[in-house]
Amino acid sequence: MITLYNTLSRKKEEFKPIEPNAVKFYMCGPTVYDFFHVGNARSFVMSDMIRRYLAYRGFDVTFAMNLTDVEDKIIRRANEENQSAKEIADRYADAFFEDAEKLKIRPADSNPRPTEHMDEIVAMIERLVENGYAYEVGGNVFYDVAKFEGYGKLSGKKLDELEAGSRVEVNKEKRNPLDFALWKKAKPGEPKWRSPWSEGRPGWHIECSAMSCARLGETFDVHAGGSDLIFPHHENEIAQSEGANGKPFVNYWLHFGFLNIDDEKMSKSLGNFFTARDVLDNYSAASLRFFFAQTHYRSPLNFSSDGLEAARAGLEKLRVLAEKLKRAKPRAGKDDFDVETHYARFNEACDDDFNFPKGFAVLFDFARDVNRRLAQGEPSETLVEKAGTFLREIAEGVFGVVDFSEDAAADPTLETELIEFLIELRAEAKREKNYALADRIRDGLAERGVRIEDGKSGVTYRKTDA
RNA sequence: GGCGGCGUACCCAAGUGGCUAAGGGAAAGGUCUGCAAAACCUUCAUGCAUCGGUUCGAAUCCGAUCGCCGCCUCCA
Repeated sequence: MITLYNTLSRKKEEFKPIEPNAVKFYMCGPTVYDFFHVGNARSFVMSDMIRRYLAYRGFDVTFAMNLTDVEDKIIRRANEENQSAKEIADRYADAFFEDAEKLKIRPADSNPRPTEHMDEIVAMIERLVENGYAYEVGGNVFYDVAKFEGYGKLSGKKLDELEAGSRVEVNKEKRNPLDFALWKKAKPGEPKWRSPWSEGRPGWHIECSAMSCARLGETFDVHAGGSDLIFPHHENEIAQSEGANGKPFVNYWLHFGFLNIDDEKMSKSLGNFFTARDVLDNYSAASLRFFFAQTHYRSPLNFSSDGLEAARAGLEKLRVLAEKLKRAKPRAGKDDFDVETHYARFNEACDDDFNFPKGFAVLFDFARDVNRRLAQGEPSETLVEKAGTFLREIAEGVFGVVDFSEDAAADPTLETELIEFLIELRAEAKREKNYALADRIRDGLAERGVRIEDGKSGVTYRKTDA
């Protein structure tokens, strides 16, 4: 049984998707006006791991992640750089896919964009107007929050308290300061689309309601995003979708904790951020993913080079084990290796609200178990096969921190041939007790990112990870 | 002001009523090695911010205190 913490109920619930073996999963993606930062990356990676875990547990997951390509920040950026909004959006959408691929985030089943769903967006606003949840003023359309009974149910806020606490907003068109824009009339030079009210563009919140509905249905299973989206974004999505469709919107809401720097939230507005691509220049995707997964997805996580360094070092154990298993020359036969217990412990850990830190603990216990057996001599065929499958399914398949398919030995290139040649030379030097030369070869390769290791059954090498 | 969360070893971090408080990093000793590296073995919190309380039993529940953070405004 999988349980997960549902922001809507504020407690762990048993996970029961609408269709027993299928999960419809929507993740709030980026607004494409800049490169995304490592804080964004944390959410994207964690949603990726959750999606992978659900698939590993046998669910047929349909994963949709929007790219917001119409928004004020894009327009502002376009004006700053003297480009069209479309050019900006296209450029950073491309950058998003590049970075996501580098982070080993599996491509979504769909990446809907508002510019491609204008008809659905306009239609949903029309339904909200018809149903009495929205009103038009001078070409703008606003959601009338007072009309929606459940407003505040996700964020735990009460309408009157919100009003009391809200900053004074200078917009006389709104009936209530908390009303939010569904449709914005275009100012001269702004991108615009046709609608019954004016030529303009959708407000930020409506796209997720319209597009999730288009891709996953009026009611779907999981909706995820960063904690800062709980209010107002997700609260507003509920008001829109349920106001328009008259049905429950989402059954389970998942929210990711923030990535902090010096215990403060990393954010663009605070300026204390690193872009994911900059971090990926110095650390591998695997290190970053492990760094993220070591902390529960709902907890805050402090970003630091020490932490990344520790993650990098810790991952070595798994990567080395993967190499050993790949190159093992097993003897025929069986042994008493009990991989089932490892699976059971792993599943039990992660079924509990995606407790990946605990899942990793199981993975390291597994690694110790296997390493201990490998150290005893020739491993059996069953050990190599079962352990390899486990590592491939968990470390590569669920977590994406080990690359099993990457096999340098199977694809000789000039580079690997040269490395192997140098290893031969070193072996020769060692036989002649010319250790100075042997060490020089080893050190020279190490400087270039290739580490040589003398094992019992011969010399192995591997490329050191960032 | 309203609402929510957090404080576990040198660092990161799981554990939310009951075996000896996971796991990773760092550190120390050992096996192996020409020397290393990796791997393996061993050591590393009588204690979980502080003080009270409930209980046969609490890091875990309750109360108070101290410290930190987030949302309420664009933000993953």
